Amino acid sequence: MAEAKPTSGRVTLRDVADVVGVTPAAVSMALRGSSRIGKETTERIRAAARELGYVTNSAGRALRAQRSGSIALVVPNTSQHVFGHSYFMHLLVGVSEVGDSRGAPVIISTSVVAEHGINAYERILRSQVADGAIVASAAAQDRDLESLVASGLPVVLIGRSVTLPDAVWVGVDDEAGGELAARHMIEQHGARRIVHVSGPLDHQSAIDRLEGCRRASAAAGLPEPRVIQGDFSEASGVAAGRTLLADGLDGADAIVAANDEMAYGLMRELGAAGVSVPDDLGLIGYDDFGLARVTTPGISTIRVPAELIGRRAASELFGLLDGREPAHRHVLLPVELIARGSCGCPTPAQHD
Amino acid sequence: MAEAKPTSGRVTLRDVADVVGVTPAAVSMALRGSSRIGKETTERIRAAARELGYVTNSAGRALRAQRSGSIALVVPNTSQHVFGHSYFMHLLVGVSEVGDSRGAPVIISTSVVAEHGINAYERILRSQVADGAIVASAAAQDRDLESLVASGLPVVLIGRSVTLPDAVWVGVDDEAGGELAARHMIEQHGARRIVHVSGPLDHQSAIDRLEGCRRASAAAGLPEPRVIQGDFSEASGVAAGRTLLADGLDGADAIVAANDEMAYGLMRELGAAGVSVPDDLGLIGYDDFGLARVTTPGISTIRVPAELIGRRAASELFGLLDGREPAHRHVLLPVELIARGSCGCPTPAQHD
DNA sequence: TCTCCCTGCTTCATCGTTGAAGCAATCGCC
DNA sequence: GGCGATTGCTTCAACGATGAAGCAGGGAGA
Repeated sequence: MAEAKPTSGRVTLRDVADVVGVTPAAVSMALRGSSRIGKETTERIRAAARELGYVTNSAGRALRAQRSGSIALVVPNTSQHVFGHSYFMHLLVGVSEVGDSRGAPVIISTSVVAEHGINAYERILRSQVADGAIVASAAAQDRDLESLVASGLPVVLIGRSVTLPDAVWVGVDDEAGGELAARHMIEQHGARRIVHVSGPLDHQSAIDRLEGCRRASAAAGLPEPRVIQGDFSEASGVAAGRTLLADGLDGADAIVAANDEMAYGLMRELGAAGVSVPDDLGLIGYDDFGLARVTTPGISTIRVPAELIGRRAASELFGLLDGREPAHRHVLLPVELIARGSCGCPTPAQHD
Repeated sequence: MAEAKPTSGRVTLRDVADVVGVTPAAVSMALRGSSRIGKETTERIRAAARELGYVTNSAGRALRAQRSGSIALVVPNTSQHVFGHSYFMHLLVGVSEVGDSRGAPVIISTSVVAEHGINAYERILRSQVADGAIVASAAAQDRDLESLVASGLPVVLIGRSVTLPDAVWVGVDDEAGGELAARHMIEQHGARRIVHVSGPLDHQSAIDRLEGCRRASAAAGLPEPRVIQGDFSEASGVAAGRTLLADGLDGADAIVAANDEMAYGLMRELGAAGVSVPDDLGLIGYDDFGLARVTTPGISTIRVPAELIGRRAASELFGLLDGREPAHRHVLLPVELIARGSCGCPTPAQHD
């Protein structure tokens, strides 16, 4: 059949209306299935709309409805080295899955440039480009974020926030994760002297993972773990390895790294110096976004369900947009230990 | 100073106008820097706008201007196993970098659901959610894509398209890449019997990489390489390895895999069977999106500049949107060989 | 002194969509 | 057969922004 689709030139309600011989309002109502439009007319309108390739103009609808129907995923690019690509990717997959299911376009914003005294977070919401935002901010303290949350606009934060108790956030139980990691090294592998290579300590995840690690040590009656601060990058893992080698291991028998990238850097650096993981030193990482599975040995790690976080955050956001006050403003998802070779556990089957 | 920012409730031109005592039109003109508005009035308007936290409503502007100012990055989710996460991620980074620099929000669309006879690609453009789209479609033949390109809407394709000669696309020279990979194995490592583990052969990249591999073999006077078809997934690499082991290597001395994930699957499967890479068999992959660097041995590979592709595609798209006909509708970016351990080359320094 | 032009704003119209209210014609009911 | 209710559409207005055109008042030039 001849689909007389106009190859260019927008098709509006008016065009469809003219073809059918009714008014734009009638077309609008018919397409939304109003009972006030006759059955036969509705059919003719639907047919004409299909024929012409009519698609609702989002600007017109947004203007009228006072909502765009989109949501934004905001990742300040200042934190690109902190939020690894894979984390963001998993998050995005989760968010866009929920967005798609609701027919809501997902807008990615990495720009953080403030303009006329308004930061990028607020700009995107106030301009109504998006109705709500999911913000993955790295810093535990972020002035812009504070003002955004204070403004009352619909925002869901990724990651636990101590400084913004009123904010809705979805995170992972990093204290439990840190504790789980350290306890595994202590209980399963008899570690007595733990070194913790932390993330940047102005980052809540880094703080919590360290805290968990401390708690496990204390619970086992061990001394405070030695802490070497990194920044979540592989390079900082390498640097930590170098520091460790320079200072001497001093009886250390296990390393708990605050993420896998640093663990990987450590492993390479130690390996190059002839210190074998796990034979000479057990190692456990954190995240399991892909890297940990493919190294040799595989890096034992605490799995962060990033895609689930994304899905959950998006759900919470839609809840806010629908006017439902969330039952719990704070969601802490559980983590899971994935044992691979680096801690000393036997290498598991391949499909891990 | 008291920033009397209204915490909720939209601020419109009218609100600013009322404060200053002028009309909305005057405010609009002043903010855009029109010379028709007095200097002193302009100042007062700007001050008031800042004070009130005014941000242009994107729906209003889009409706008036007949353009949303956004661009879309479309990735059919049917192809998620084909387009690995990392590829998409690099693409996105490149696209959003250019988008940000132009102040254009980037919309991610993974939904491909057709509705009322209109596919998701066209829907997003015709609805004016985005002014143009960058489409990363997997299949060499995609009916929806054909109709989209035929519609003349501003679209840039990722990857060479043979079937759509009129489309604007940005890709990588995969034939050259495939040839480069095979030639390296032949010339540097004396390979005489090459096995090519291809991608899905309804995918242009897969076709081209295979073709390049064939060309190098022919040029060296070698017989046609044996081809085992995979689907770009690690699992299909494992399967290919299994096939190879079951059939017997039959004198094969090098494997050219069409991507790194399959190469990794192969390497693991062969390794588990006691066949060492590179000692028993040289291996080279393709992509270098992250995986190849961290395995042991590292996978030698053909680097695809995905971020650059994203940047370039976005630039081309903005060119189309600005009405500039592109100087060259087809962009083929060069690839680069990255030698690591898997082909038999000495392991390079760590920072590769 | 009259006209023309500039300056600096206002008024107007429009982009596309959609709820509300309006208004004929038809129907059901007593 | 008359009256209210229902059906099926129309007209109207508004969402917010912004070019175009309009229109006062003042200054310059002839």
